[in-house]
Amino acid sequence: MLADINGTEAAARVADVLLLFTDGPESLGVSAIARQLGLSKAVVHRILRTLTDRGLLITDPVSRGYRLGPASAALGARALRESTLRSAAMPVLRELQRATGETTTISARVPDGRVYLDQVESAQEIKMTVEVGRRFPLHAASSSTCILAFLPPHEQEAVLTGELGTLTSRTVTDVDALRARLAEVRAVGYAHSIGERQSGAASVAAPVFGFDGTAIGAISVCGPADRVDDAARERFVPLLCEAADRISRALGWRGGLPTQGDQESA
Amino acid sequence: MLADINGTEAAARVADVLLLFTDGPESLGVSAIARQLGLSKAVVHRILRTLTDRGLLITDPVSRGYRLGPASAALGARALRESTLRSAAMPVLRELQRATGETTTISARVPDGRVYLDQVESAQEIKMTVEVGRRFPLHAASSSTCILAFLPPHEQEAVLTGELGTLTSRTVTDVDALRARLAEVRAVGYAHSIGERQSGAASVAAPVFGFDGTAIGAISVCGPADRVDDAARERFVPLLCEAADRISRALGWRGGLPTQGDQESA
DNA sequence: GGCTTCGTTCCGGTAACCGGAACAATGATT
DNA sequence: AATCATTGTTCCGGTTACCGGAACGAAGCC
Repeated sequence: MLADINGTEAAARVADVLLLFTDGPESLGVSAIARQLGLSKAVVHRILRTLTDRGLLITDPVSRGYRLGPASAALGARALRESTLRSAAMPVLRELQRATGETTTISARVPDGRVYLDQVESAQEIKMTVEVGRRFPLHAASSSTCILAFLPPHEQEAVLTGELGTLTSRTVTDVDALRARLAEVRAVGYAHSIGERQSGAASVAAPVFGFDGTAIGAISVCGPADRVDDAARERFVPLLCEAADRISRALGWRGGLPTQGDQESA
Repeated sequence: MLADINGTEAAARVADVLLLFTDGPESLGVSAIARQLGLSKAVVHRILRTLTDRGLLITDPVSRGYRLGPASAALGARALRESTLRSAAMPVLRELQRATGETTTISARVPDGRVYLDQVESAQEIKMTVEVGRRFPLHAASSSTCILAFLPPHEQEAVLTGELGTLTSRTVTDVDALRARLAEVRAVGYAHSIGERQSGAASVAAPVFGFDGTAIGAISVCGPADRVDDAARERFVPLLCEAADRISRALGWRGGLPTQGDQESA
């Protein structure tokens, strides 16, 4: 009935089942998945069987549930290796880590959120690390707001009118406050946050643009809140913005305006 | 007709399309995929659209095809982080690399082959590196034969009676020769090869067993053939076998026989 | 030991999907 | 430059493969 709107429903279900494993716990059971996706247990069961057969999932004997399998790892290893965003960012992030002394991260926009693609960990004994590969919403934390601020208007609205869940006590859940904040991020070109996603953590982030000028991700410098204070952030911002700019340009971004006159028409 | 034998065909198609990206080139088009999987272009097109919508694939403007997307990277990052095989192997591989001076690798068995999950690169200037995340057949190279040799009989037969493609001029494609070789691998507990998968490369590998005693992967020490010669291999083998053994035990393997009396019944 | 919840299987009705064909657009070939 | 081949995409009707409610045995919880 609401069929071919974008591909096929059957395929969408399969994708959704798989992607559930990037959000939640390591191990999921048939019933839990069926509940979350609003599907019958029978359907979910069949899909899980197929994915297990192909090695994308494995059955976990101890938790009696399903987990990501070797084929998923293979797929992702390949995707990570070929990710132009990650490859362009990593050398820059290493420099940025050395210059700031704090952990640096690269996030990519995905449908309904963003994920950390990788990080360069601080060498200090007390440091912050992030969960690579887990999906986070776009309305909280610096990397997220950075991406959100530079999204095309309709995508931005979709997020703003959606549910603004609370991650910590400092998460901004008021739509108007969030709008004001996004305007500010757009004005200054970077975002900062303290303990919005994770208590005790602070970070500054700047957006990374694809060749067509859309925000495809963000890089951040992050660490314990008592070390990453106002003074530290002030020091980080120029380094951060320059780094983000270099990555964007490495991805073909020309600076600000939508690409045109790109083709060799002369 | 040949329906629910193992899950659903629709889901299988989706998985197959995705997995095609772990074997072949970075970018694939609708027609190429349809040809390889024996599907109509329309079907493939719909699946690709859905997967793109979910971020698992992205359309590549330059190659005018589809590539793995950020959601795949996220999925894989998570899978890699949670891979008990990889986590158990990496510290041991680092030691093994230091002890041997050559690149060490960890492979996992997947349906229809194996993939490199990760590697610890040699510090030497001339070194060998492998393609992490790409699927390779089970009948050639040391890591592959290692896994194959310790597979349950019926799975082994499935591979032996399947197509034994040629990767290099030194690939063993004769079934009887291969059988003899597998017997030898089982006898000594490790495998070695010279230039079977990649010309100029040599390696020794040992199997890793899961908690139930089945071969779930293999580790290897590999390098340029002129450096990894008979003498070097002789030096590597004991280190290699001990390392593999430690990894297997970390995964719950008790040694040789199928687990029984595992439960705390006393 | 009763109760719930789990994963799994069965089966028929149906609607969602498949595939052939047609389309426009791109790039190769002569 | 014109043709040809191949690509990605869309359309639409027939039918097949799938969906889902229900029932099953098993496992854990109280």
